[in-house]
Amino acid sequence: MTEVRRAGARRRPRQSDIARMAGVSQATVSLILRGTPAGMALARETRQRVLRAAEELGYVPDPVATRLASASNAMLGLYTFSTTFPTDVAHSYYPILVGVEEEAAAQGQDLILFTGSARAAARADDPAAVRRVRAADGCLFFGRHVPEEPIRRLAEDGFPFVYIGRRDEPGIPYVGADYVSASAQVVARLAALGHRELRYLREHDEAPASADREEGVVRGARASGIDPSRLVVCTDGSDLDDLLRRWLDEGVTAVVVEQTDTGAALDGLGAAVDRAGLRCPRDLSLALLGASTGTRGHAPGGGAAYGGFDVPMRAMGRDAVRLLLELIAGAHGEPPRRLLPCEPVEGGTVAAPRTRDT
Amino acid sequence: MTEVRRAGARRRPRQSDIARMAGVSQATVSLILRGTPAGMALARETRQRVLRAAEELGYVPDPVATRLASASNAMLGLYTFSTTFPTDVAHSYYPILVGVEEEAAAQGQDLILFTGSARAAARADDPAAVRRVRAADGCLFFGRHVPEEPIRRLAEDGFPFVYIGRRDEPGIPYVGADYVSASAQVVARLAALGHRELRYLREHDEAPASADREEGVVRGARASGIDPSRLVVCTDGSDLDDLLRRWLDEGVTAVVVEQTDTGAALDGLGAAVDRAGLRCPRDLSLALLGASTGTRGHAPGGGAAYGGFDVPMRAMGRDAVRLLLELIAGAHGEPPRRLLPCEPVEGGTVAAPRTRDT
DNA sequence: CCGCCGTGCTAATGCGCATTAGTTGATGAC
DNA sequence: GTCATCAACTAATGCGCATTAGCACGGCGG
Repeated sequence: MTEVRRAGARRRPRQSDIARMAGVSQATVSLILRGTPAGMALARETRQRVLRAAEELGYVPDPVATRLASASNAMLGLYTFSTTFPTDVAHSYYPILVGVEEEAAAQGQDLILFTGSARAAARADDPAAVRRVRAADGCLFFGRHVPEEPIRRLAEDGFPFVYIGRRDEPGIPYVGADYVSASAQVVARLAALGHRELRYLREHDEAPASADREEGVVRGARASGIDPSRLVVCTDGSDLDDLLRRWLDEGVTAVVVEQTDTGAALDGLGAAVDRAGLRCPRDLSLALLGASTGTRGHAPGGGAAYGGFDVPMRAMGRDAVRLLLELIAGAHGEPPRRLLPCEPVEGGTVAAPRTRDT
Repeated sequence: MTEVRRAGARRRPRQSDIARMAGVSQATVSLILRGTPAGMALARETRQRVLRAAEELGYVPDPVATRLASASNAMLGLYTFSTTFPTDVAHSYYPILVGVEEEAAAQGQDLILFTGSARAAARADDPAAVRRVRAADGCLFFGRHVPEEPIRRLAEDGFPFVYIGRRDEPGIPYVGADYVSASAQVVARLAALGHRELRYLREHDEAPASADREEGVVRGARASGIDPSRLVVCTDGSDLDDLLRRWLDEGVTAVVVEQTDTGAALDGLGAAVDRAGLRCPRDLSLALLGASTGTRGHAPGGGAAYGGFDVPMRAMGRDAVRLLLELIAGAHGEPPRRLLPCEPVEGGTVAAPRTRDT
């Protein structure tokens, strides 16, 4: 077919168009527009001709071509393992996105959300698809679980990325939260209030975030002279009624729950508490390890806000962007790793235990 | 010792590597991997050699190069006029992002958030920067105000885009909400409850979204036999105390407020109502034109949820993505435009007016 | 024995830009 | 008058892939 463009539809201008218009070569245009030393050294008159032509044509560089020609394109990637922003998870991760977006925007960077790729990869069980992130200058990762192989390869190739959340694997740059200290502190507070028999409810699921909380809880218990032997309990979120009843029989006065992206443990326990007709903190103190500010967070049997600590997700997002930009800029040396402190939260679900006898 | 850095740091494989390994040309590799008719027609044995080599090398196509060569890379852009996701606005636009993200992910598309560009453009007052969106296959726009020029140019160039929100300019594809009908309905409901003297408080700021609400309110008033002459009032969010007092003197029993991204009118009025010690709906009915489900929405003097209607932001986001994909696929003809209905919301701030004498 | 038509593949080119190795003409040093 | 120097540019190449024109070869009809 004889391809005829619509009458007024000028093709988008390229450097060669500018070059022709200004009577120079495409290379010259590139040099001048990029403002390289070489470009600045050119004759003032030439530069102005080129700049004027560019202006007149409404030239804007093609970010894709720019990137291919191995420069940066001012785009950062955000890739998540586990479906990213689906409704039910939305609230728990949203602050990260906000932080990332905020800092990225402040730094003039655009953001590529690799959610389409991520979902496709998850469906097809194709871990290699992660490599699509190369479209960006660098990438942020998050999610409880990571397919190690493809990430390691990215690292080997020298592709800049930062993980949001602590990682065990050596050599991976990350920005995490100090769950260990924060969790220990929560337990210490409970102990100080007089709780001697308590439990930590976590999900079965293995992830550094869970492991850290557990370590912190155990450490906090030990420090307060509490026997950690029956402390840690795993759940998949079901059958919590029995568990709860048993705990009460054992004299448990406080339960510490981990907050995850699914919120299975928390939701399950909350429902069980409701069904048992208990009220917090009257009948039971409840502390949450990791609720994020302003999201969810209203406890069963009353609706008070959970006590525990907040994860500085937003700050993590911001820091991660900064680190990533440093990496992209070529800051070498040790892979940067950072742990942010978590803010303790005084919540209405935590109080001194009732005296055993009315 | 002078070790060799990263001995295993193979360069990321390209098609030419596969080609060498399989003893064919790069072109052949491309044909086969893309699964084109031509590729499928090749000798079965050759195909398998190539596929095996690709597998073995862990090949993944470079999206940037793909895009440069073929003008399609499964990425949609999202560009906003007015700072996008800044904290205070975050909640009011978040549902759009969710909807867009949701549908994009479902369609296997990645998302480029042009927030860095947008902010830079706003700061430098450089409307041409919008063109950066060309990095994507197509783009979604939203925001109350639009710089017309650059958008028109994109349209002229045949770049596919969809606006989220109704637009007056002809030829611009959009997905909007039917504010006119919804607003009229809100007024009709108030009238049916017995309100005869009411006001519509809008922001001074001109935008189709505001104009539509106003039109609906006026239309609704007329239909209910209410004189619209003193109905519409503009505000910049300040000095509302006087205004409120005057209204009460005039016998106003209900106020309708528009919801915008800044929320200036609503916040101002809410504060004034609080300061006047009024309670809704006891002393005054308050309807909100356009609160989004689950965000903000707790009225002054009591904390009931606002009555009014909801903007189906999420659905708009989803629809916009679908439309955009159709455009990209080359569906021609009339520029697609769609108006979604808004869901009426029964809120605690709307009730029948108190009898004048008690 | 020639032309013709597949089959199976490759060479060549372009996408839009960045970058490097020059080329050219003018100037100054000796 | 010769050569090094420098200013001001340009030619050429590559980034990794998609795409098209076309080549080599073999079989088949006439």
